[in-house]
Amino acid sequence: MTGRPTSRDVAREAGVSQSTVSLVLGGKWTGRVSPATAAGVRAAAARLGYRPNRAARNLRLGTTRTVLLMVPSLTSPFFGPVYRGAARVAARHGFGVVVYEWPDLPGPAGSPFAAPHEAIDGILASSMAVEAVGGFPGTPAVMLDSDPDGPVPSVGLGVADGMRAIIAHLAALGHTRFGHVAADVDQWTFHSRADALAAAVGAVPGGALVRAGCAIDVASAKAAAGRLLDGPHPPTALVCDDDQISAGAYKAARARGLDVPRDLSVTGFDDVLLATALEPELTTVRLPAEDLGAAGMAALLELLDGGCPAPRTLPGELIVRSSTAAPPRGTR
Amino acid sequence: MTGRPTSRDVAREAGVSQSTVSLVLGGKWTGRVSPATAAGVRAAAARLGYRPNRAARNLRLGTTRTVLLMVPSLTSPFFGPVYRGAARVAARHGFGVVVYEWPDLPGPAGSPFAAPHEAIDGILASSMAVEAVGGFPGTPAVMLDSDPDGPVPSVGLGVADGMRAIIAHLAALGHTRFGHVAADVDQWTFHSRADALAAAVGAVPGGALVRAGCAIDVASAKAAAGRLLDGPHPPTALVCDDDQISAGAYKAARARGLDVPRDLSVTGFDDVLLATALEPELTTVRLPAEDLGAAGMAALLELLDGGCPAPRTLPGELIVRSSTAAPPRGTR
DNA sequence: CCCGCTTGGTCATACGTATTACTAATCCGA
DNA sequence: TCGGATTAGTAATACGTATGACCAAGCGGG
Repeated sequence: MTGRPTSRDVAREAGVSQSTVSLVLGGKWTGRVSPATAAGVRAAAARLGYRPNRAARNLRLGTTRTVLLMVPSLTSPFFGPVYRGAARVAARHGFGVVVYEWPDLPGPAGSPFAAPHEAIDGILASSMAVEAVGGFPGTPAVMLDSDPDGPVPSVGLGVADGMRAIIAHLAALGHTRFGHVAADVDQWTFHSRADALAAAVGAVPGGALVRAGCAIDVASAKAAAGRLLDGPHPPTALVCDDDQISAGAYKAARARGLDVPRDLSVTGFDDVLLATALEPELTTVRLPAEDLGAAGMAALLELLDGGCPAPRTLPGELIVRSSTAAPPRGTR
Repeated sequence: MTGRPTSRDVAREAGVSQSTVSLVLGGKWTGRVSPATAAGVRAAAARLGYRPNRAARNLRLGTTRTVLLMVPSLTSPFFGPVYRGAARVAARHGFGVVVYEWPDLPGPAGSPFAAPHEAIDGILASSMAVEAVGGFPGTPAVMLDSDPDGPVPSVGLGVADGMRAIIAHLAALGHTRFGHVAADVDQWTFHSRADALAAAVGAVPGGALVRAGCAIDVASAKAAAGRLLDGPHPPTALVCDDDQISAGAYKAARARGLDVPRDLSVTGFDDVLLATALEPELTTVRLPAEDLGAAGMAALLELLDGGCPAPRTLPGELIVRSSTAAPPRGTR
């Protein structure tokens, strides 16, 4: 017995049959096994340090009680909490979570989704295109923060409302000239932000909007914000698609001798750690990342259970900190 | 055939036996199956959208080709890259990675390690105590950034050298009064930093060291740094255990009207995203997180292969940016 | 012409578990 | 006392794969 002990080893140790071991350890022994025998089995299992073979159990049951969480990048501070929320709910139902980072980790076969390494029961895809789940035909899936009108059930985030709240806040302070430092990422959530932003600015009397795109990193954001500030009609408020982009906007402002928020207001999105680490602390929209993961997992588990989860949207919340103020005099 | 197709379905479709399908798709058919038959099998598999059942394969082979990555918290920006490096190397060898966040996600049985959800072949434990792998007796494990003298093979980070480099840099600038804003976390890496720091300061002529502990979050770090700055002999340089802690130190300084780096030098550790998002950009020690994950995975794979991986230590690198300068006049 | 060898493929089995069908023993009411 | 019901447990089997043992042709050399 060099390898790990099996249920048969436990059976021999306890002087019963393998079936009995399985019944006892499976918890379905009520009325089939005497308490004394059950105790004996448990003791034997403990003595041998037995733990059931997952592969065998999965094969037998035809279910892995594992779901795949697909995220664009684990490095982003947004997805840690998403994972945590999802994993917590999953654990409560005896499910495990496997993370799949995409597109940074293409599968071995070239197609990124050719081979998720684990056998999975369902998919939770965060901030991804619907095609992302196309690699798993027939596997139940729930999308997070994606197009709610897509063919796959989803849990949404109130990003449009968040954008509207930002503009309302800035407009109330007196701003009319807005700059959108936009993430050049082809995800629904960013398209949605852009659309809501444009519409909201359109509703502001005398509102004007300029836009510059960038990657989601500080240097790229700094350059994009700089382009807006150096333009012919520089905005008095920079609306950023992401907290990290806001950090770039801060840098662009400082490089031009502009004080935030006295000379320039800046807003973020997400409310990740960075928002309060920056100086001044960032006015941003808090997205409930952990709740998103939890709600998505709950929906997926309901789906796996044969149910039909109701569409949900989790609202964002405008957090006003110190990076926004009235525009400087003489700019309106 | 309501469920997913099996190798037997493919066999029927191709007019061969199940064994043949397995041989062909397993890639070991050279000299056993004619090219024509192999092509037919492949075509049939493609037509049916066949993908082998992982659970069955795992059971049969007795190996899952999956390793468990244990990290304290996925929310920390340090562990995303660690995961990525590990996953990349693993994928190249046909292995998958499952993440287990600890201690935030205790297992169902109360004991955090009672039940990792997947069957695993090995463990990569990052910045954790050796006890962390005790829950998996007999499972090959490699520790990352942990005590190299422990009973488990490990890949180290040159954190002690990093601390020495920081002190050397600050001492060269003229600092003698150092404050250590220390992470109150019982991990080897932080003990190691503290020891190296104390020794290095002891070697500075006239060197003095005060210390304040905090949790790894901005608010707690701000408070701790404040305690040092308000003490009887305020340091001229704050050495922080972590970039995030440095952000707190910045805030404490600003709250007291101190300019970084004119009135106070601040250093970080890790060189995560935050380091360049802050103003001024942070002098810190870059830890090669992605390389760490990659090297750890390589060592683990070697271990799984029956080899005996040589101990390695990846050096940190001092990155001098704008948060350090000579101490203000009159302070020495 | 027969035997050994190669080629191309199939049969049977085992991995470890969960569960259904079955049996042996005990019990209780009439 | 007897027979149905209950209790306590076992035997057998299937999940889907990979692989070692086996086997049927074909073929060429002696």
